[in-house]
Amino acid sequence: MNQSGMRGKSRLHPTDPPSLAERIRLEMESFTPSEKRAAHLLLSHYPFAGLDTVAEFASRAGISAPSVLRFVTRLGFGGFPDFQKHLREELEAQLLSPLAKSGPSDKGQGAPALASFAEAVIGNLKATVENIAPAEFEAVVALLSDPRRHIHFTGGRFTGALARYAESHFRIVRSHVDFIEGQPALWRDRMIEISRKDVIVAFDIRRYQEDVTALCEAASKQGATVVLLTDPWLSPIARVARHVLPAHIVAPSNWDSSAGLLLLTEALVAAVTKRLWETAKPRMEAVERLRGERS
Amino acid sequence: MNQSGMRGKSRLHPTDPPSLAERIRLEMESFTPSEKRAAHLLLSHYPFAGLDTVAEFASRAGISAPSVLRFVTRLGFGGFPDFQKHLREELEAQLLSPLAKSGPSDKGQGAPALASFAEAVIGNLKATVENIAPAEFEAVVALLSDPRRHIHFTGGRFTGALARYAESHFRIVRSHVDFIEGQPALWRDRMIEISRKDVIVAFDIRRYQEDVTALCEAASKQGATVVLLTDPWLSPIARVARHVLPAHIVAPSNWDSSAGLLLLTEALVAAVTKRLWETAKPRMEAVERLRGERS
DNA sequence: CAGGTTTTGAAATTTCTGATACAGCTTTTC
DNA sequence: GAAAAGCTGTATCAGAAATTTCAAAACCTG
Repeated sequence: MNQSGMRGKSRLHPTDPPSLAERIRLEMESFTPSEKRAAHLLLSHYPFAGLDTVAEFASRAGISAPSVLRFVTRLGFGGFPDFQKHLREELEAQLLSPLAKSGPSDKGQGAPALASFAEAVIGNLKATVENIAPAEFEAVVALLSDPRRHIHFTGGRFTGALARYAESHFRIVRSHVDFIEGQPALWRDRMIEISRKDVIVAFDIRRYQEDVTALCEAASKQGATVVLLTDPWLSPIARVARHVLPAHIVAPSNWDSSAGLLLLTEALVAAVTKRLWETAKPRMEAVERLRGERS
Repeated sequence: MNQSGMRGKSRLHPTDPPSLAERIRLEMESFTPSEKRAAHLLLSHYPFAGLDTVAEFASRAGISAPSVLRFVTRLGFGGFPDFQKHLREELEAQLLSPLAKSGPSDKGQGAPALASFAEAVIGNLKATVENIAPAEFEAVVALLSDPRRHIHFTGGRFTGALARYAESHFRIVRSHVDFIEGQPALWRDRMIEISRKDVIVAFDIRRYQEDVTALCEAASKQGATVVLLTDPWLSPIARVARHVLPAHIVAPSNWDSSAGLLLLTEALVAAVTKRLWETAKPRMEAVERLRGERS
């Protein structure tokens, strides 16, 4: 009857994913008539039917509330809330399983892998563009085009490279541009120079990095304006950020894709370069000249 | 910014499918501090965090129950159950459609700069994928998946950031991975360690940088295998490269776009991670663990 | 077809959740 | 720097939800 051992939430072994639906299907035979009605309702709208109230569920299944309770008890749950919690967790685990799979199932052929990956990335880019508030983008462009402001770029473990990419471009387009390492030890003393005139452009996506957040919070406290490029779930930096540009990052990979962030970065570079063209042009030419001389 | 008219549940215009998450993101600015905490919790575990009880939600967000209630009221819901019902319906609708992406929100207007730039970038990605020989891609994946080889990433002024991006991922997936600065002074002495077992992955596009070329030529002379990610006009490094992956880079900007290179990089990371999964997984988990301990 | 067993639902009960009033605190404004 | 406005948490309450009780109904079984 009751296998009292599986109470609570703590069943997240990756080796233990027999969906509840599957179990119900197997045990279907042994159910009483009204239990079968409950089971069928649940399976036909799995798992959402189970997320309603007992009364609602009972009514939709055409049975009484106690029958529903007996049904979930029979499945081994301590009660209806316990049952719902299980459904939610199962749904969540299934919906956003970043790793947990990728077994040696299908051997990847090169071209399809690349093509499908590209397709996903392109989807991300489209979604990213559609979800950016034009005013927000424009505001950031204006901010970064203000020659009186100092611009600092920073980022996390992976996104730091994007910050560097941005910095290496903006450094040529305009002055007062630099890159700040994420580690607190490396910026603690530079923080005294950060003031109301400064702009921090932070890159931070999933597995948000605490040191980057700390940097932005410190800078914000000093009155600096924070611009954040992040994922749709928003880094905690968003709390102190004046402008937020979210990019979609989910790709068929064990890693997130930063292509959307790069797109935004390059679009910002292009827009700011255009806006500051009068001053940017001679700077770019100067850089070009210096390159030539060096070699 | 009053949305006084949208009380209650009846906002289901078919032309109006902006996920609640989207709306929260837009209104984030106008939230009070504790509302922001609620918003962040919800977005970071969207939408599951909202399916719990008020008390649970409040506790997880670090705020009080009434603040949570005020939050959902502010979003225009009649109460917490109403709010949950909306989340469930949204989730169900989203889950039932295979991939509810590319929302036909509003196209055309918006930031024309951003949109047209994105269009160009997307075009680049498609062209890039089409012009990559599958065998070439596969060969590179195989090369980078060979645990006996040492992998060195390098790049130029701008593309160096991409090389770093690649390095920071591969470093986790496998061992014997590093980054080499482009300046000759910085690699001259390291060159003695480069041998037949080594792989150099170089990023180099237009305005090809001589020091990177020099590095690759030196490495090649020592017997190392050179992989090149470049533009369609091929960096001079191509002469010594064993494998070449060209990406389209032209964008409506004064600068070239590196999105194609990033796409290839991420696709390589994904493919190699998959191929080395047995050894990569424990490495990724170890990194994850270390991150957790640090904080 | 009676006796016993199982299944079921109405109603009573209990538990817990969502909602509200109010007071303390913080921030803003003049 | 004081007053006002806004935010937030504690305490409390009302009500709904889950659960239990219990007797009627259905179903076997011999």
